[in-house]
Amino acid sequence: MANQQTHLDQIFAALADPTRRAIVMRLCAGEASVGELADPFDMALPSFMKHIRVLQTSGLVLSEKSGRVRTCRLSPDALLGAEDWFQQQRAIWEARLDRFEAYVMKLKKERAGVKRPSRTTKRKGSE
Amino acid sequence: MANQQTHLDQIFAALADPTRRAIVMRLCAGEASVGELADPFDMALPSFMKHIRVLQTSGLVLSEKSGRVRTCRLSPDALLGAEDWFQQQRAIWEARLDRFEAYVMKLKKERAGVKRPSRTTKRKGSE
DNA sequence: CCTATAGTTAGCTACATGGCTAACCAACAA
DNA sequence: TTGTTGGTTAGCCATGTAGCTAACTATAGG
Repeated sequence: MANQQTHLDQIFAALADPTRRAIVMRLCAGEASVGELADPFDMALPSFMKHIRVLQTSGLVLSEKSGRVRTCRLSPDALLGAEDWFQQQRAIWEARLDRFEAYVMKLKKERAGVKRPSRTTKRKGSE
Repeated sequence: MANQQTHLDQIFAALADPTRRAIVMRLCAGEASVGELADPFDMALPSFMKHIRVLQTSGLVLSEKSGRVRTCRLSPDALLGAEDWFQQQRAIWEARLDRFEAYVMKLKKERAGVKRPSRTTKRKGSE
């Protein structure tokens, strides 16, 4: 058993590889066997299987074997989990932006009250 | 220089490390100097700087030096870019789910209509 | 049974990554 | 000027990762 990685660590690490992202994208369109998945890639099967393994341990992909065929499918929950992280960060970020904008507004008003109003802010087109 | 990595590769790779995610989270709350950022981590500065570097080359973080202080801030665009990827995948996934649901619905209806002598096409040998 | 197919295991190499120390440079501060 | 602070460069080491080949297992088909 390996390292004590957060689930999120594993998911992002899994998605950091273009091959694995391609696999995920492919699986978004529906489940597929290992062979089918491997086909478009110019890579030896064992190498490819490692990627599948990484995706599995990250929780992004599930698979089960019936007969000699292993069928893989996406675990939507894992994807959503990662997406959540972004949305949380964005929420924090945007809250701060709001506060910042409010602050700039306040400055603007104050400055307008003092002397001649110079070109105060160079904002990149919010509002 | 090294490898030809997609921007997305770099972003996900950057976010795969808990230290770097923490930095990003911290920067969501506002810009900070390298020293301030490094403070909560029990890590030598050079090691820490490597993380900053990774974040910078991924485009997630921008920084500029004034005097002897380097101030870092988040580049919201990069974060959004990665978030987009998830949303695209989710869109594809959900479209598929919809089609699947439609298919199930159709099956259901057909099955309900069995008493009527309709010529239902057989699908994949279930029934 | 015999062969082909679909994965799997084992083991190797090359390179990337994450951490360290030591030494260095460039502002400030006294 | 001299010392201190904030960051940077250089170089080392241990571990992890991505790829390969070769050889093996197990099912499907004839």
